[in-house]
Amino acid sequence: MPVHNNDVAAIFDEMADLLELQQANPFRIRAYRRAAQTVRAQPRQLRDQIAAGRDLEELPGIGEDLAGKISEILGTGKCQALRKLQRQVPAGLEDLLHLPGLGPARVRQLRRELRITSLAKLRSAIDKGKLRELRGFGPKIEARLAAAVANPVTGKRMLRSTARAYAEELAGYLGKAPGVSELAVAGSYRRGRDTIGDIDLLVASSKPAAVVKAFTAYDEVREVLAAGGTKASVRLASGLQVDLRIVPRASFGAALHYFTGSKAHNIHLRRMGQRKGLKINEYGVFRGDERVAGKTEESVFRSVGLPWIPAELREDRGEIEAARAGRLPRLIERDEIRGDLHVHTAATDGSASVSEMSRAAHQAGLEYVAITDHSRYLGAYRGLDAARLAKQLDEIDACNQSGAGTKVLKGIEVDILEDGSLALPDKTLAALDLVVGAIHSHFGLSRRRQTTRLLRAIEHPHFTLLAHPSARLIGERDPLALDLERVVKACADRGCFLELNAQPQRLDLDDAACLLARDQGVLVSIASDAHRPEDFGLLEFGVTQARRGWLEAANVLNSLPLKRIRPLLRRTMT
DNA sequence: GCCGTTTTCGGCCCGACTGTTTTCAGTCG
Repeated sequence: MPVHNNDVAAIFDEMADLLELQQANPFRIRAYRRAAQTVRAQPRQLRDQIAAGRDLEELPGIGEDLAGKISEILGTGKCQALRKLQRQVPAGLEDLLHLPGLGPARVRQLRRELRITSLAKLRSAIDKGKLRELRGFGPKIEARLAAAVANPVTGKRMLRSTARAYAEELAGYLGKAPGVSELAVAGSYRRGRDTIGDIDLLVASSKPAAVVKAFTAYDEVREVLAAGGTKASVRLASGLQVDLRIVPRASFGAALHYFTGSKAHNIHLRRMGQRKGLKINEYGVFRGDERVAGKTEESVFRSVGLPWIPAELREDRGEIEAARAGRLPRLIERDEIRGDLHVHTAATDGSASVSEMSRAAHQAGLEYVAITDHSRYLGAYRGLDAARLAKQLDEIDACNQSGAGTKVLKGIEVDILEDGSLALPDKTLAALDLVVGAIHSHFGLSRRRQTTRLLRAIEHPHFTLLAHPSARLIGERDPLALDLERVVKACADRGCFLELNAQPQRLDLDDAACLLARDQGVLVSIASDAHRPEDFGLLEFGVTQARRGWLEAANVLNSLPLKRIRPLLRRTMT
């Protein structure tokens, strides 16, 4: 069983937890957390990077010691240092650390004074009323822990698209609160992450207390978690947590930067500031007592000698170094998308006709659109066989001749069967402008077999483009076990393309995979996978994901005009 | 444990809120 980056990161996170319980040097603990973050954010598997001659010590936050531990973990799947820590700390203590309101200090106190080393023992101590005897523990903490123990963690993440509706409504409401001059949704939402843990709202107002009052009085608030003079947290009826922060107008840029994060990016920037004798916090950039920047985000970046960095890049994945070197990408924007290469109609599981989708694409500002209904293999979708496909091609010809709407290309979303063959005959596929291949079955194959399956599909002479490559459904289905690097390499060798499916639950390729495609020179098709006319609006989510993957227009297949894309799609290679 | 335009030691991001206590430690982001 190969060791993945996530496994390495999980080990470092656990070591950080255990070190915390041991009251180890806080900076050492932070080093493990930071390393976990770095490893998790790697676009390529570390074992492949090592095989390619990469020195792990080049990674931020990885030095001699941690590089050694990574090698050990990749080689053996285990880490001696972790085992040693596990022997020193009772199993179960870690679970306590993850309860709300319990940090290392209180967990240590529970163990020392009540010999509590597990959730079960904590529950029993609460039942016996022992907790309130402890110094520092009162009825509120007791109640909170009782609730958490009875009702284990609900820390479910929400799709960004879902969170958007809540965020926009709340922002509209708060915009009318007293003294509000500026308002923004910050946090991972602004960075465009595909899932959101909570929403961070930032407001500039001259009357902060009134804004907090309006916020906690919002209709959908189920529970007020905290409310002070300049910040508050609530849980909405939907379960979504929203954190609000209010700052003076002159601090809005600094606060927006601060609350957009990511944490790793912020720390990196603050350290740069420190070296220049500057203190950067949410109120501004300070030299001694003098505020030298902070009204806008640009001014904050400028104070450390950097250009403004787009929020989607702020993950400390090299964006600060790129900015310093003047090599930030000019990220793809929605209005640079010229077409859409993955669209369905009512012939299979869509809701509209070819001409209706063509008109909707026109409305969405697209120059061309490819109709790519399902192939016959999927009974559930009433997939097309050769005869029904031929009929659809006539419909497309008629639509194009009518001159209304957007130019329509002839395509298919053909199933890649278990053995890597395609679900329609070569002769049928040869008549099309493009062949989009996709996996809709046998998700559980081993990494080796799944990779072989895809490599074989890509070898097919008519194969153009691989749709939603990992087949993940966020929160429902894990990504395929897959050697994505080999798949990307095969696409590069064969002149094929990869899709970034913009459906909010897919967003597949993910950001790290976009980087991989870019580095191998494989163009990415940002596709709506529209099933209804209004679905072209989803392209925006795909563009955001692509921006997180550092993609420029030059890396995006469907930023090309029709004239230039046509010859790229038509594959005559054998 | 990492790191260096204060470079091999001595730093390491920083502020708000809570609960409890009575001046602040702990937690959180």
